[in-house]
Amino acid sequence: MTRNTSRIQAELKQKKPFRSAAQEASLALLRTTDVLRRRFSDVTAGSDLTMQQYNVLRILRGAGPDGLPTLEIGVRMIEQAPGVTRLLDRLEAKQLVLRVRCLSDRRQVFCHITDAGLALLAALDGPVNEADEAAMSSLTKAETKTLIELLDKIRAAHGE
Amino acid sequence: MTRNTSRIQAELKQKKPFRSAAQEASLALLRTTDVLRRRFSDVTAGSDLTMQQYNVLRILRGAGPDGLPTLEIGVRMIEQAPGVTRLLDRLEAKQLVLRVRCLSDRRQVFCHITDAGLALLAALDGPVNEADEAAMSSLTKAETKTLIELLDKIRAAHGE
DNA sequence: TTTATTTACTTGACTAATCAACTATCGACG
DNA sequence: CGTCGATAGTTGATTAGTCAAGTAAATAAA
Repeated sequence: MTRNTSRIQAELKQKKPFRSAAQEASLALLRTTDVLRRRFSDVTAGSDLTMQQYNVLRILRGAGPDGLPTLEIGVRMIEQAPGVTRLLDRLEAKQLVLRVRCLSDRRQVFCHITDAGLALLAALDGPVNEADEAAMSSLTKAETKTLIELLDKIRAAHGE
Repeated sequence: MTRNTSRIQAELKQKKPFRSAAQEASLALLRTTDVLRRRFSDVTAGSDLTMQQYNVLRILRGAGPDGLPTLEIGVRMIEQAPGVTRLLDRLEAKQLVLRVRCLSDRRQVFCHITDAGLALLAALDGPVNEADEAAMSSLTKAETKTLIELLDKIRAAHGE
């Protein structure tokens, strides 16, 4: 009834079976995401952006003209990055974002996306959408929904 | 019938709903793996190893006393890393691996895990196992199986 | 038997991530 | 008001990852 050799086992050329389904699932998760990460990176790299830089620009576009304080960007990122400041340094150097110190609370620095940043994002919207669709193209709509639910359940158990 | 606000949307404080289920699934995958990666990293960091370094040691332990040529390690890694050489440099500096040039084909360098490496892995086996189990603790056995199948399906569509 | 071609790494230059320590500002309390 | 603690962000030092070019050995071709 149970499979004797798993797909990921073959991929990684492992001789021994997994100790547990949990282990296999963990590895499958890391491995699958790595594959997709490379696909997504290829798309953003076409515009000389890392995935993280692209993510920051998306967040700032979503935030609208008011912008967001530096650390608030950090908590909204898909993949948490401790070096938000330096990420923004690079985006500012490319003139894709603008930073303004907040007057009412001079500790905060509000970050805004520039028109050049918006233009860059606009050019990437199509390809990124296609990459998202391509990533899940082998799953039915119901399967995609199931996947989302399972992943939500995992994150819920890990605090947020 | 459909949810109006998704879990991940709330996590990332997004106002707009996702364009598609595929987009939501892609983000959930990246986000969930990021959460788990940090958990796993904490475990290996306790022994001053990055996840990748730990992965290399695991591969070499699995390969047995014959060891493996450098680039073969690369293809077996969960997360592909172009800098296998440098990764091995660091592990060799820590005396956790040993490299020997192959006599029959002098281009190849065979890598072996040392006794110190094996001891380090042995100490990590328990905690790593626990982390794997903890990662999937919120899923039933059937759900874990389903997750593995869905992820396998995704990778299959992307050429392994 | 030279001469490509391919394979298996290695190296150098550069970019990015990480951690800890530091500065500046705000809010609350005595 | 002064200062204590918390918050917001930056900076420096170190480590790690990435990409392109280079070397050396094996294999195939002329």
